Amino acid sequence: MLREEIIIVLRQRRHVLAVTQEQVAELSGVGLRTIKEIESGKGNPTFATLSRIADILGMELKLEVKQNIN
Amino acid sequence: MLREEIIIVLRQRRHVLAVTQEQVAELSGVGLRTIKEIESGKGNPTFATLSRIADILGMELKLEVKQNIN
DNA sequence: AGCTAAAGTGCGATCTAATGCACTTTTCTT
DNA sequence: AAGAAAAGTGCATTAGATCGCACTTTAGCT
Repeated sequence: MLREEIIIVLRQRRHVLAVTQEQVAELSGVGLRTIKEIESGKGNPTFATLSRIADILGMELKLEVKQNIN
Repeated sequence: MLREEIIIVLRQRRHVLAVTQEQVAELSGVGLRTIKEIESGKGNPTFATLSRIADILGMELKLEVKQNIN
């Protein structure tokens, strides 16, 4: 997934769970400013940061071999 | 996947492809020092860095909803 | 065992992610 | 339309990611 896709997925998931950026910040321990930057496409988050956010959204980061679908 | 798992997967994949850290560095454009730090468990790479490495290893980062397998 | 390639590390420089604060803009809800 | 809640942003600071260089350690090979 490209960075843009990650962002979209993050935001979608957050909306599904009906939580605000502020709540994500509080629950994940990541600064609100950082959440905002990531979701507005300005960030290049570290693995740790992304991981903490994914976590409280009930998601996870995976590293997989690319599937060659024609 | 936890950070440790990511590291293991990265290294395994690199071995399967039979490339050195140095080659990964050259091919991905990420500094050799950074590759070394990540693989030796000392790094907290950014999404961009991880992505570039994954890319040249024919892999990709994914963000998915956690599956609750008992 | 000896040699060589590959991997790990201490040090130091530079760049940028993470963060808070205050403010603006956008998106809702009524 | 008005008000409130949520999201976005400029600015400044701090912590840490990236990186090169030189050196050490480990792993593989003959």
